Amino acid sequence: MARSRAQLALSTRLLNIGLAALCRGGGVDRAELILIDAIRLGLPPDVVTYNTLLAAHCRAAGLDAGLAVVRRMRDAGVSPDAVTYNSLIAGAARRGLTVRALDLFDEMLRSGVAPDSWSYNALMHCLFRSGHPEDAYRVFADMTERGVAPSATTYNTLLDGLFRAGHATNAYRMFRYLQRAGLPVGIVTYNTMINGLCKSGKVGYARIVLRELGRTEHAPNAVTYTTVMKCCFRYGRFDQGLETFLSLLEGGYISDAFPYTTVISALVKKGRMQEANAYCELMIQSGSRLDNACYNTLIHMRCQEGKLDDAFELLNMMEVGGLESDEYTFSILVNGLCKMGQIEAAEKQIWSMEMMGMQSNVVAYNCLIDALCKSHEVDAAIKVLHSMKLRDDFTYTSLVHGLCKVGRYHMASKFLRICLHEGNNVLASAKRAVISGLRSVGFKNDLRKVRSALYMSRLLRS
DNA sequence: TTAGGGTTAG
Repeated sequence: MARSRAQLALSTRLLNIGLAALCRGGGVDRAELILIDAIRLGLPPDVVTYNTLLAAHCRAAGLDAGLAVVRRMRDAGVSPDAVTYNSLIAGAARRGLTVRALDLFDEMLRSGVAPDSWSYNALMHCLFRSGHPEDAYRVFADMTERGVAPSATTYNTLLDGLFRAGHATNAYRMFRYLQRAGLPVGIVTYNTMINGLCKSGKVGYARIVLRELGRTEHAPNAVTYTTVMKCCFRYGRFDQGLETFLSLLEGGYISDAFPYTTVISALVKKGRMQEANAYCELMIQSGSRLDNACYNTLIHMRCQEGKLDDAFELLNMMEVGGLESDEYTFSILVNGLCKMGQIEAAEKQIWSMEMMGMQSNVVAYNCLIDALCKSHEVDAAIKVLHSMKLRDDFTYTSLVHGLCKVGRYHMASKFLRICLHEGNNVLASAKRAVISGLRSVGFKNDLRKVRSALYMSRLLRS
């Protein structure tokens, strides 16, 4: 008996609910098989069906997998809607593909699909995270001009973006404005504020906001506590940080690997390897999905223990599990190899990183420079420095210290001046080493030049 | 569908 249109629509709705549940549980392949069966039974998939699959594919395999779903939906005569584009833009954002996110937004406008607040939020988020705050502000302006109402997410994204762009004070003012104007301020807003204030060094303000949160109806969650914990570790309140972690653990509030990775890396930094290992076990037992950050934390721990074979075994496990090593992985391995005196192997890691087309990884290079300097191979270190696309304070601190240690004060003063000229800086101890070295050998001309460069850089910074 | 975790210098 033929089914009525209403019956078909109902069946499609049920199908969509089932597919969404499967996709949530990570069963995209199973969802695809069910869709094939449904089509065979004469059940027509609609835009929601495809959007559900698209979001899951995008999350699991990336943007191109999402675009493949768009082609399939077009072939089936189903037109993409705003949700389709929003998922694609979010998929591009997740993998840092800013230009593609912008292209998708343009395509959306060209095809006559009106962007909603989610489209704007996703695009703003992407632009802030990739370091383009000015473009993100323009997107916000465009959104208001087109009469799309900002949502709570919009404000939270703006606050986070202001912090990322280094405008902590403006973020704080905006937060107060949102409160005064009765605009949505929720737990995500509080967490964004506490995190941003901590990271920008405004711990006092972070404390004020945290206390305020305690007086609201919003319950602090695991994100709040992980943020506070990290802040404690950052500012030397180790025991308080550990206590925060233990209260999360004992209360059964941990639902993912974030608190574990935070506490493990703090313990490793302190050299408390036994406890770090114990929490690693707990993290693995908890059944939380282990992502790059987890593996990197574990690899770093093994490196610090001097167990390089175990570290590479973990790298292998990570890759077999479908994860790709990232810039952190490489820096950790290069550092581990250097610290074990295997400089040649470290150089090989850097080459393979370059071969992979990974963007210039300053930290990995810095580790190599530091190791070369510590083994008195300063000329090799200088060569590495020249091959770097980007240099920072760490680069120059290591080199300047290294040059001073071998008594090459003229060269050290030259690199110190280059560093200041580039807008970088070195640790005070490195400056002292150069000045006292130049004094000891009587290089008055260099001493004068360094002092004037230091004076100029202080002026420019203030 | 916005918030939290992972690497380097003294």
